[in-house]
Amino acid sequence: MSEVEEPMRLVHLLRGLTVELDLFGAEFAAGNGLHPTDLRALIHLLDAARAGEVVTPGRLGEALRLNSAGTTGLVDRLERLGLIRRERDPQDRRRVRLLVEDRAMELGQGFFGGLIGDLLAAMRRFGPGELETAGRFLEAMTTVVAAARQGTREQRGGGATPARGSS
Amino acid sequence: MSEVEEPMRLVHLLRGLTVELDLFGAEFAAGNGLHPTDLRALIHLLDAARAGEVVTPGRLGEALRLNSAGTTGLVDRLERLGLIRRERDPQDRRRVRLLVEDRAMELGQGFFGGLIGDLLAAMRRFGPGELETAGRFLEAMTTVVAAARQGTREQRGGGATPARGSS
DNA sequence: GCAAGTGTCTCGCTGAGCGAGAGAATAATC
DNA sequence: GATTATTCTCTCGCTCAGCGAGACACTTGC
Repeated sequence: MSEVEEPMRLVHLLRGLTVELDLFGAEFAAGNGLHPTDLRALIHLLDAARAGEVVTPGRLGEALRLNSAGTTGLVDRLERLGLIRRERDPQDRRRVRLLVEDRAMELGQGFFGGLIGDLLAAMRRFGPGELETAGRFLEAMTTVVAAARQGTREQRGGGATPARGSS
Repeated sequence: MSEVEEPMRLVHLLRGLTVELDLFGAEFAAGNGLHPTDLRALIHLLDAARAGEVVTPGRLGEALRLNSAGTTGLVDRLERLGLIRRERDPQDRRRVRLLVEDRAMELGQGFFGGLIGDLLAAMRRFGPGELETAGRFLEAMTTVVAAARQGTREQRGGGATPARGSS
């Protein structure tokens, strides 16, 4: 009806989409004996591997907001599942390199690969101009969320927000 | 070449956006002494309240894919935080209605409200036609993910959706 | 009344993640 | 070359979310 409704619908669409993607990931994880955290770790590791970056337990834990103990447990699980392998860094022998096994590649590929294929197929029904618009839109939304994330983090301890708990 | 690259860029944008939204939610949760599950429950409850639907522990647990025991624990936590209230259904006294307290409304409003305002502001920089395109795009992507979710569930020797327990 | 069905909660347990700190290696200073 | 500080990773003990199994309360059908 009014110009106010369409944007609000988009907000709900955005949330709905993230919910679906979350559920998709959660079900994939559960179906493969993984926890959501394990899956996020796997994604991070695969991304890094593709970018040719070296991942250590420290970096992984930082990315996932886990403490060192939790990270060790996570790496143990992934290693036990045969998805990654530990290897001492010969340059700095305090460090441990996390190497992704083929099994993990296949797991990620066979699953997300299918989804990505479907997404690309659906995109083919949009014109180049439309895709460009969608891209700009997604970028704008991502920027807003990222900025809001920064903002609320600063609020905590300064503004009128109660910000309870936290000893 | 750009005809192949642009869609792939969109895929990564989608994932990046969901990651940002997830982190946003997780930080909000942590900042308020909630767990991710608690937050998801709260969103579900607020949605239902706005739609005028009655939520019972059973329905909530089903929506969040939680065990009845886990659901009881979840409801206990939310009640202890003063976010919801239990109330026996006078029609069917086996049932418990989950009533959202004002405090929960404020929590959701004061936080997501701000984000939504920012998102709407950013959308104002797009024309009506562009917003329509973005909406169709989001709908298409959501449909694909939802369909993929169904597909993989069936792959898993599943059969009729268990809806609960089983496995 | 009694039996079957449904909705919620209790009990005991597993395991992810936390805080604290130990251990091993490197880097910096004398 | 030894000593100290720094940087990674891992171990220990603990808390608590969520699971499986089953108890309890209530409703419906006979």
